[in-house]
Amino acid sequence: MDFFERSGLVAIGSRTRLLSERLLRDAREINLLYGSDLKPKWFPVFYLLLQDGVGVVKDLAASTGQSHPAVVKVVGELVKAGLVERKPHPTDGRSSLISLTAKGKALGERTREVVPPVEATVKEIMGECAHDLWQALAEWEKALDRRSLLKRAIDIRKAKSAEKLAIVPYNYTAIHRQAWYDLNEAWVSQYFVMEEADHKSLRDPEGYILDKGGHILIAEYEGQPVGTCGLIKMDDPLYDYELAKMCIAPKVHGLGFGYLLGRAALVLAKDKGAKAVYLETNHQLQPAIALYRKLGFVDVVGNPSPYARCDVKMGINL
Amino acid sequence: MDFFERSGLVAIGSRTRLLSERLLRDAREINLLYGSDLKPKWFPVFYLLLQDGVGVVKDLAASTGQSHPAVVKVVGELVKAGLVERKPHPTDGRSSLISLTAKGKALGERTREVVPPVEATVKEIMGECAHDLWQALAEWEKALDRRSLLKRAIDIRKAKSAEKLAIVPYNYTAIHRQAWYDLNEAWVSQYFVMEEADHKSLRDPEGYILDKGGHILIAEYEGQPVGTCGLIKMDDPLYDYELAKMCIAPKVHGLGFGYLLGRAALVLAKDKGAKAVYLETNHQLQPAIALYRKLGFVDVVGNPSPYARCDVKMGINL
DNA sequence: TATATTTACGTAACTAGTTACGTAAATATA
DNA sequence: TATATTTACGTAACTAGTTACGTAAATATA
Repeated sequence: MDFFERSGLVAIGSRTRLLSERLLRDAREINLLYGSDLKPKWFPVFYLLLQDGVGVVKDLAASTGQSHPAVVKVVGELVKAGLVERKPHPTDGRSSLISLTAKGKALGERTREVVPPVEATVKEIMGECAHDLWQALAEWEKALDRRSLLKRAIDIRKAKSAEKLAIVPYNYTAIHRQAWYDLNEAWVSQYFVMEEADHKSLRDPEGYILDKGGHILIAEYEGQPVGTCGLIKMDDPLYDYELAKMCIAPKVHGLGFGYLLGRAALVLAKDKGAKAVYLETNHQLQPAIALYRKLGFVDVVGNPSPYARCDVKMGINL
Repeated sequence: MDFFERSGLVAIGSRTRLLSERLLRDAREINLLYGSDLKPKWFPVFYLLLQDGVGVVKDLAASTGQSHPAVVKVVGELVKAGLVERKPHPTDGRSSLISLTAKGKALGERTREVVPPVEATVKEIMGECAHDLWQALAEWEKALDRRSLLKRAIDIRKAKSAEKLAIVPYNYTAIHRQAWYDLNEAWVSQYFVMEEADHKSLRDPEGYILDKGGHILIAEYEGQPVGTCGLIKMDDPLYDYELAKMCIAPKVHGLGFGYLLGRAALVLAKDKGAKAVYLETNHQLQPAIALYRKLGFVDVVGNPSPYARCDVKMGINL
């Protein structure tokens, strides 16, 4: 069993599983030792019924932390063993009231006698250990309740990736010009048909955005352009810039770059003295709309758009 | 998930299992997040092969702590996925040499990249916990290696039962006379046919043992006689007493009472000035012979026995 | 109040492990 | 050296859980 020492913490799931196999295997033998043929997997449901008298599947599942089909199976086995019975629920036709039979209660009394010596056995082992497994398990459960392992892994991946992200102003090189066209063309084509206005602005970012007092930011990941965001100067009493052509390459989706890029654009707009920023999008692009909301944009009534696809208008006061 | 708080330590196996389910479920998602379709259950075997280059089923099972069929299954799946190949073992026709294919090594490189961020995720959680789950798991493994949960439970049960055991001298009451007959008669009948000598001594313990300078001990459990042991005075230059009629009721077998009763008899013999004790038994009674050895008896060449069934003779110097 | 949505739970199919058992090769022993 | 025992590993059957999905009852909503 040298694997765990060699692999380190990444194998904590496997190590936990392995110990549980070992414990549950012996648990069965210990029950038999005390003349109880209660299976360890029955214990949680059985014990709750013994204490509370009656229960329904949903509550038993919630209390034991198991899925409801797991409880359904256990209850079925307990019924078959004559230890438990189902009665109609008085007010809810979907549920049954589950309770111990006389035979179940008798086994319950014997089970109560088994508990103290088994507890003593566990305590003996805990006495030989400097680290408290029971407390550690409880703490991990709470930590995972707060934020799951997956959610934490995603956030750590985002943070690590963000370290390799640089958001830089458009630098008038062929690389940035090409990136501006390619990234936006790929994005628009994925959801819509390229319109004439798209082609024009994508081929000439200088003429359409920068020379008219606008700005462009390029997101670079490990030196490669992976995202674009334009701020088009608006001639409007309410808004200074329109946020446009914001896109992130699919291969770096899910790393939070869209938020970082959008935030950088708003910071830039504020630096340039802007009081409010406007944008237009389409109701079908829910992830994009969610991102805009996260950035602080709210729905507004806007001008008629030159793009047929724009039916959602949003604004933000800086 | 209030069950564990309510049940206490007896449910440590279930609690460990539940956490492992939770961890392994997310582990799969995290691998996919990093573009690795390695299943968590593949990880131990895969990682060992990545590190060591080559392995055989037996060693992989020993290193991971799993059963060999579990490893056989994983290797089969890895072969099917094109990540691993089997080659004939050069010296042992029963084994195959298992190693990564080119595809497996490529995935191995990606796996090496996944390890640090996953480790960082686990460390983040550990940072929120006062008790170290990883160390606790390692300590439990070692504690169970020293003595399994079952072995410990058995010993604790023995110790608890011994508290309710009293070993007392034969008190000439009808209860002890009846117990002497019933317990020995049941024991002899289980293995042999009652001989004439049995009937005589069992009906008259006073005449056959006590009045001739011998002694009888009765083991009482919760006030009920459950075991007997006789010390018959011998007229022999080598031995002072013969240990005989030692039996324990089947319902209290496995509690270590035989050892306690035998030890008490030897202490009594020594108190009475004995230098050596002799006994006769049958080679088929292996558990009894093991007990006598544990008490310190060794095989000796003895006298021809009046009992046909006695073909093993043992002695002990006090 | 009719209709849509949610909830409770049962079943099927799957997953990741186990124990039990068989077979052939390797090793120990008479 | 022939025979018995042990070892390595493959397969079958089982265990304790899961997710996915369907149905009927309960609840919310137009």
